[in-house]
Amino acid sequence: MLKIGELASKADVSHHTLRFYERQGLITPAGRSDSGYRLYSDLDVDRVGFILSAKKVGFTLVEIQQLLELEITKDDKSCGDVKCFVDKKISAVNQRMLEMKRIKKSLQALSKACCGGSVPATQCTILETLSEQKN
Amino acid sequence: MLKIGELASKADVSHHTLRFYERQGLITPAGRSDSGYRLYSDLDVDRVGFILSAKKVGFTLVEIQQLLELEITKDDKSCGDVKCFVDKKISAVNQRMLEMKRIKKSLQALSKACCGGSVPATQCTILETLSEQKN
DNA sequence: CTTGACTCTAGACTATAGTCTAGGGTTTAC
DNA sequence: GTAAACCCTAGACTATAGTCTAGAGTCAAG
Repeated sequence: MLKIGELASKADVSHHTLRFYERQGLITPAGRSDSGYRLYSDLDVDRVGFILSAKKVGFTLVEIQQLLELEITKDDKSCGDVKCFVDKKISAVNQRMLEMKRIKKSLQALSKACCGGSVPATQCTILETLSEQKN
Repeated sequence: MLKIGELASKADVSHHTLRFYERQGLITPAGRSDSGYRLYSDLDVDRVGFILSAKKVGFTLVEIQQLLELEITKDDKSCGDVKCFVDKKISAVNQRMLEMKRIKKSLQALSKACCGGSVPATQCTILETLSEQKN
């Protein structure tokens, strides 16, 4: 069992952030010590890692909480709801990946145009490389 | 030339946001009418579109401003700086794409585990599907 | 020639995601 | 047995990215 400072350094966040995530319902310590210290399991390290990954790709804390809360209960009723929610998230992720590819392409074109050689750069800005790509 | 409301509806943002982006140095109207109305060119529609795309994939407004400001000036001195900055952004994008792939995989596994059939779902949460993937 | 839709500036307000401090208790190492 | 390092709660503060309002001018249609 880890104390908050140990989890913080393992997961590379501040203890402030961990307590903040707890208030937001994203993590709950597995237990408390006699003196009231939060105690976390190793699983919580993964959980925090997931939160950070999901944040980096643009999910809000509320969405991340919903993802983490997802659990397939045994009755079929909830199953449809969960699948629906997850599938929406998958298409959101697909959408974001497409935009990322476009931006990456533009950046690569910009990088190449910049120092590709001694040819005078006719495409000078990211917007110009973006509009080039349409043709 | 478009007035702010026209650009707003074309680009699907509020006129508040456009003026806010202007204060942040992200867009500048091509000109002003006699009465002081902002006038935008068609290029500004693309510019706003770029801002929104870049935001969606996790760039901050400050970073987006830097991307938009990038311009390969004719002297070679600036060229190295630009390339360096752009290449850093490319690797940031690559990093984000990797995390997105991981998350997408987990979501897909979750979706499949959920309603894949009549098999009782043993993998129930996104965290469990994530840790499954490590093996 | 006025009414309604639009625009202007300046500044207050909001949501999200932290970050920090005060004032106190606990643990560990010397 | 006492510092140093850690933890607790509660609440104030910050940065980012808008969003809205007030009070005033502009424009187009009837």
